[in-house]
Amino acid sequence: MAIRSEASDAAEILNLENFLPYRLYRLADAVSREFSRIYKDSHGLTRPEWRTLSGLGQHGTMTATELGEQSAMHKTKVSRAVAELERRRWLVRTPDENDRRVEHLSLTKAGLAAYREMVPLAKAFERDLLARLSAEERTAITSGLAALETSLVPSKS
Amino acid sequence: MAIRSEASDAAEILNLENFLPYRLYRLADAVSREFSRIYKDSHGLTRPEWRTLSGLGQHGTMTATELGEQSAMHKTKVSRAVAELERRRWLVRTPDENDRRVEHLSLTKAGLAAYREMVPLAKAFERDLLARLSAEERTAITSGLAALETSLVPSKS
DNA sequence: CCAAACTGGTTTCATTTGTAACCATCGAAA
DNA sequence: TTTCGATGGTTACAAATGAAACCAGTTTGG
Repeated sequence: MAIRSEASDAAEILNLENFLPYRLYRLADAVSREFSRIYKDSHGLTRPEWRTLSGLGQHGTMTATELGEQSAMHKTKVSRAVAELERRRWLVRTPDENDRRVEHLSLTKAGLAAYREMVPLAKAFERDLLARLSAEERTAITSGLAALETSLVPSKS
Repeated sequence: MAIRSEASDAAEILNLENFLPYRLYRLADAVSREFSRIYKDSHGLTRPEWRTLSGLGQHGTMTATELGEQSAMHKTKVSRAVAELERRRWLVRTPDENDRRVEHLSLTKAGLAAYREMVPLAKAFERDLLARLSAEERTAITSGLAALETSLVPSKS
């Protein structure tokens, strides 16, 4: 048609609501915000702190570098999260015997207790999230995410 | 087995790499980081600024509140993004006739030009992203995301 | 008409983040 | 061995963010 405002000239328009990066981000943001209540409201943890706790709870002992790789955090985030958890006495550092730059991190009893307390809540959260979907939708999101992950998350490729 | 470290006692462990909120966030983060090159490296825009530009490019004229709803941004983000785009002379505000609290925002020629320049790049980015997947994987991610969205993004329900 | 509650939008302040520079240590090569 | 480049980790600084207070202006109910 001849009469059409500049700003809505078809082919040149990007539909933000359908744009994959935007959809992904908005969804992750919403889910993450909801989920953060589990570690933030109850213990005042930040996301990096939660991930650090979670990584150590899962693996027992890790270095800061390993933590960064496992939980996709920049080393400064790891450094700060570790410092805070240490301040809370939720983790301890033990220097490496051979390489004095490296520290092995592990949870204290208190840290482990907090971890153990949150894990069931986290699992319940995920379960409830998925429970709103049909079986097909669940496999769709799972395999769809996996496909995108292998296609672009460095460590997954 | 009897011999197992406290930290790896099966049922109590959360596997972060498979945890949906984490996977979503990491993926969104990776995609978003990649995509940001399009608006950041070329024009030094922030994400809120890009979204504002995108919203106005798509809809022609909007109020700050509408922008916030459409692009899932807190009103402070919108406010700051609008201020910056105005400073660049990429958008103008026109006061509402009836309600003097409201301003209608629209892109200037310069803003529209920038938008038009970036849209094809954005579309190409998305296309390339999806091109790495098989047809089934594409429908999987698309419908999986849609299912999750309707199940929890407020405006979508 | 007027006060109270509400809404659009901005600002302030504290916290979080990213980048880059940095310190110490390590490993390899000269 | 000494030097130089990588590596583990921390710190300093600037920019981005979120929460809450705020300032119009507007509506609602008495």
